[in-house]
Formats: sequence, C-alpha cells, structure tokens
Amino acid sequence: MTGTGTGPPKRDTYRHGDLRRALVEAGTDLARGGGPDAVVLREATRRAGVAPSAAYRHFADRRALLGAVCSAAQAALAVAMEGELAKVPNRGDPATRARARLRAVGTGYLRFAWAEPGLFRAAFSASEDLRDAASPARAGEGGLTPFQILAAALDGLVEAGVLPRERRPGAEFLAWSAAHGLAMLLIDGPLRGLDPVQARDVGRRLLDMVEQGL
Amino acid sequence: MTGTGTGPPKRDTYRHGDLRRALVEAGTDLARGGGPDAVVLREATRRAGVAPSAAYRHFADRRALLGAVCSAAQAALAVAMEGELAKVPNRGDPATRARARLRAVGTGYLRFAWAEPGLFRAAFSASEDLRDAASPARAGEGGLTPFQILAAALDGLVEAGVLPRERRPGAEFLAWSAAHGLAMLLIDGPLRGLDPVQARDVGRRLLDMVEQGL
DNA sequence: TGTACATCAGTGAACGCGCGTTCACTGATGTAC
DNA sequence: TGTACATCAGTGAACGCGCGTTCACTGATGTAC
Repeated sequence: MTGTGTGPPKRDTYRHGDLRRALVEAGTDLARGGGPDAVVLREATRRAGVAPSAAYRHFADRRALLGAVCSAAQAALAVAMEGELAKVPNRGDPATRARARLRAVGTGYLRFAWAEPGLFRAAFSASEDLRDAASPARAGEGGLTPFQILAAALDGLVEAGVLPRERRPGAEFLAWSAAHGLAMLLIDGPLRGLDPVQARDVGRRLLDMVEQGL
Repeated sequence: MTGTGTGPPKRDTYRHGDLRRALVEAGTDLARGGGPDAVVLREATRRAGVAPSAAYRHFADRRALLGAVCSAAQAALAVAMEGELAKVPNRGDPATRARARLRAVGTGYLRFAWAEPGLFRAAFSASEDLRDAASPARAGEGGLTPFQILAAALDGLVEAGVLPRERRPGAEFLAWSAAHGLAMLLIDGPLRGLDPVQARDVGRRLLDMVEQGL
C-alpha cells in the first residue's frame, strides 16, 4: 500500500508494492459498475496507476484477471450469505432453526444480487464447473464457498429431520436454481423494474416455494 | 429472396429485396453461436452480402438490431414451449391435465435453453421489462409470448382447482425463476458439465419442486 | 406505350476509438562477497 | 559497512484489430404525365 491510498494513481516509487492485489481490486470495482464485460485490463492498470503491460507480470492475460475478479466476487457473495446466517438466533427447536438457516442462505444470495448486480454477474462469468465451487479463493470468512454454504444448510435440514435423507442428493441444484433465477430476472431481466418492497416479497414467496417443494 | 438462397452473399441486383429480414436472420444466427455479444452489426451485414452502412436504412443502431434479434429469440422460445404443450394429451381429468400442461411449459423452456443456449441468452439480453413481455414480435405461432404461455398454464391450474386462487397472483415469477435459474446454471454456470441425462433428471426434479411448492 | 423524374435502398471510403498484447528497455531491490 | 551484481517489476512505444458510425454518392424502382 504505497502512495496516498485510494487517491490519485500517482506513485512515489518505481515498484508498486502490491500490484496484483491492486489490479484485482480495480477489476472488482469495474465489475461492480458494469459486470464482467466491464473488467477491462487497460482500465484496471490505469486505476492502479501503472502501464498496461505491467499487468502481464501478474496475469497471463485478460481472462486470468477476470478469473481472479470472479473469485473475489464469489468470496463477497459468501460473506453476504454468512452475514445473513449470523442473524439466525441459536434458540428454538432444531427443525425451525434449520429452516431459518436455509432461508438465511437464500436471503443472503438474493440480497447480494440485488445490492451488487454487477459483482453478482461477475461471480458467475468465468467458465467454471462444480470442481471450482470448492476453491478457497471463493470462500467467505468461514472458509466456505457459496455453494458449500448452501450445501451445509441443506445438510442441517436433513439432520434436523426436516428434509428426508433420500431427497438430499442434488437438492442444492434445485434451491440454487430458484434463487439464481429470481436473481437474474430481478437484476437483468424483465423483473428489473420492481421496487425493493415488491422484490423482497417475491423473494420471500420464492423461498416459501423452495421450502415447500424440496 | 434474391440470389441463390442461403449460398454465398453475392447478389445479382443492386437492391437486396428484404434486407431487414436478412439482417435479423444473420443476427439470430450469430446469437445462436455466441449469445447477444456475438450480434455484431458488421458481421450481420457481411453475411447478408451488403455494405455495413446499409444496415442503417433499417435499424437506428446496433442496439436496435439486437432488439429485433431478441424478439426473434423469444418467439423461437415460445414456439418451443408450444411444441411441448402440443404433446400433452387432451384426455384424463382436468387436474392432471392442467398439471401436465404446466410441466410441458417448463420442459419446453428448459429444452430450448439446453438446445439453443446462445439464442436463449439473447432472448433475455435486451433491456426489457414486463410491458414488453406482451409484444407480438415475441409471440409464437399461437400468438402468445413465453410469459403469456406460462401465465395461461397457471390460469389453467386455478381453473382445474389445483392451485388456490389466492396464490395465483405473482405465481409466474416463482415458476419462471426456478426454470430460468436452472437454465442459466446449465448453460452458462457451474452445471455446464452435466450430461443430457443428468440435466433431464435435475429438470424433472425442479419441476416437481415447483409443482409441490406453488 | 414511352419518357422524365423523384425516391430511397445500398455503396464505399473514411473516421476515431479503445482494446489486448508484444518487446526491448530501465531502474529499484535484495543478496553475495 | 561498503560495493558489484543479478533479479525482475514496471516502462513506454508500438502493433494490428475490428468495431460502430458518418457521409456524399449512385443507380434501380415505381410513378406521373
């Protein structure tokens, strides 16, 4: 962290100090504003106060930078989900508590998508498959990725006897689909015009549906 | 339709004849291959065998062309959904028939997304809101848009006494979210690697969940 | 039926733009002696 | 503690690219007489 922090991109040293991190942060800001397409290598270097070619000391190409931004976005999503989970009181009977935890996971997911649409889209932009879903770079403070947080909540539902064990396998894809679809329709799609109250309502009803339907 | 049909872009006349349609078709082919970002004005004119500037006789700018492609993609989606609906037998009691029709709508949606991922993404690319969801340019052969087809299926569920009337309002957003989310995860997201059999299975289970949870 | 003319769809050359990427370089840093 | 040197992070100029868009034009078509 050289220079004047988040001020102008002027540096006092020839070396940057932590350019890789600075580029990921700049890229993340760009994604925040305009989604994955807005992650432009040259603009990231500009914001870091560095020549465009300097980026190639830390990333093989633009795709690699976007991949790092994608991981950062997933980590931010995980943090949002953890934050919602932390609000769930520890009292009450295990069944209602397990249900509340699943709802919290879904609420965190939807809230993040609503509050940070660009970042949310970036989180799902890089070509990843399920193997990447466990990468530590995508984890929140608790060390779990969004996908793992959801899985844990569903496991809790089984342990509490709410979800029959035989319906557990693959359940994350169903719950995930519902939340993801609503998120996409709300931020990018035909439901974009909804006001926050309507959005919250339809979110609640969606989570009801998942709870009933799983 | 001048020249040799779908052959090389050589024309024998100065006038094209139906350039607007040709550009939308070329743009749709581009979207089919690479989603909305692949709808490149210059490439569309190239495929139509025409100078780039000719496009401006028919579209104000690239966005307008993309909008037309988006409508065409939605119409194709509507046709796919209609096709699945047509398979539902007309016999049986009204309740199971209404349920089957909703499933058919969902199946058509998911099948289209799976078979035509680029077109599917293009269908939801243009900035539209719910008012556009009724535009005739997006309708299938039955004159209904995808959204309207879904709404009709849900109305049928109410009429058959399967869905309580008070839960009908807004139900399209819930069903739509579930299907849309799975579609996105399957074509663009972490579920991309699934083979067709797995994809079909998770699709069925998702529709089960919607049926149970609505 | 033939001719003059208005229309307007398509031409072709040019524009500025910003991008990702390369390459030979420079100079700050840390290490070996 | 001081000096020589290897390392390698960042420089700066340049590249080719394809894009969207503009503009004055040209020539096929259809209409009026």
